Amino acid sequence: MARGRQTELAVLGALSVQPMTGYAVREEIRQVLGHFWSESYGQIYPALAELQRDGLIEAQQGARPGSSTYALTAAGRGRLAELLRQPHQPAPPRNALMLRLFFGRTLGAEACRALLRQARTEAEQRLAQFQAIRAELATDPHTEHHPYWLITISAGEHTARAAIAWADESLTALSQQNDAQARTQTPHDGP
Amino acid sequence: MARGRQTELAVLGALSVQPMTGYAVREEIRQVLGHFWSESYGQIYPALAELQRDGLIEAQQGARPGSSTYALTAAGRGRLAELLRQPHQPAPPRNALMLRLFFGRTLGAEACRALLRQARTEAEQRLAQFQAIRAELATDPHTEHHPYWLITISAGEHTARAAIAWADESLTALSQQNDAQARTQTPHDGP
DNA sequence: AATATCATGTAACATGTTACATGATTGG
DNA sequence: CCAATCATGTAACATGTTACATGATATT
Repeated sequence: MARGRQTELAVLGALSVQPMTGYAVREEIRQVLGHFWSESYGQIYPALAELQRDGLIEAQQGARPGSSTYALTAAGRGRLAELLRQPHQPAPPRNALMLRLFFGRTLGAEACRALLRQARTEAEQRLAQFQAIRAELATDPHTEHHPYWLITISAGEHTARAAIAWADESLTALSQQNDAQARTQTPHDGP
Repeated sequence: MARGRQTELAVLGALSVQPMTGYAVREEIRQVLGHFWSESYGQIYPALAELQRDGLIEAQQGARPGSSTYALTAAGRGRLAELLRQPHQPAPPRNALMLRLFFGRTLGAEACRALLRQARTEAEQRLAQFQAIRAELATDPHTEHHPYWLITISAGEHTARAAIAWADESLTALSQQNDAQARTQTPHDGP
């Protein structure tokens, strides 16, 4: 329970792709799972120590003195499968952007439009990143994983495209809102 | 800094809609912001105490003895505007579903399909909920907020529709994957 | 030689949930 | 009167990040 089953799952999962050092586990999670998962050193190293104590991973001779490469044991593979099968509860939502837009009346229409433009830009960058990852996959040797990795990449692409469409739609809606207010407040040239 | 600016923002924001008790703040956040924000009592009550100490909210006569209704002070309105303007860093991603699908090779194709079907059902339920909230908004008296609340509702709808499309697409992809494997492994009836 | 990267680990801090204790009021 | 809901608050626990300390190896 300590160190949370989620961290345990992420670390065992990383090691299931190939044996690696703690440092590499962190890099793997940051670069490969980075769009939908994260772990810090403060979680990873204690988790590795505990997993080793429990016989779920074993330290092999590291490439350098003072470093260890960890590999799953048979028990570790079993534990990974068990954790994967357990029901997952989605983390409580914490979307700082939505919180700001929800109180947009206090924030002001112009600031909201700026947030939406920024969100649109970030979504476009995410979309481009996912398409780059998709292209990179062609050169990756772990082909057994590809059908599943493509599913997560596709999720990122769908979400990013939805964010772009939503931002465009909302920017239009806010502009009309603003136009309507402007007409009401300063009726310089009514018909 | 203690109690985090995010909790402070959510509580001040809730009170900006109308004065209410701590209990009601929690209910407001759970029911109205529930799809993109959450706070627990353990956060809300200490935050209220601190906000009152700092003169950002004031306790009014509660509807019952022993209860207080909190309202924003002028300073509180200013602080809310200030917090809303501050840049938001997105919380580190923690998507348990994606983590499981990423290691789908270990989990197995059938279990992945079950996860995708479940995700699809949940996305459909979310979509229906957002549409219900949209309908309810017609009877809500705080019309000044509606343009902004509609933006967050729209975000939920776009995201839910994207999740449904992604799940359908991925279920198809996994079925084909499975068919291909089945043909390779048990070529009973080739042409 | 200096800088960047690889590598390990921890202590201090920050954040957040759950379960419990307590009691008033409302509605059936 | 009894159950549900309203209402406040906290202590124990769980989770998670950051900054630091330390040093090897690789790259320029």
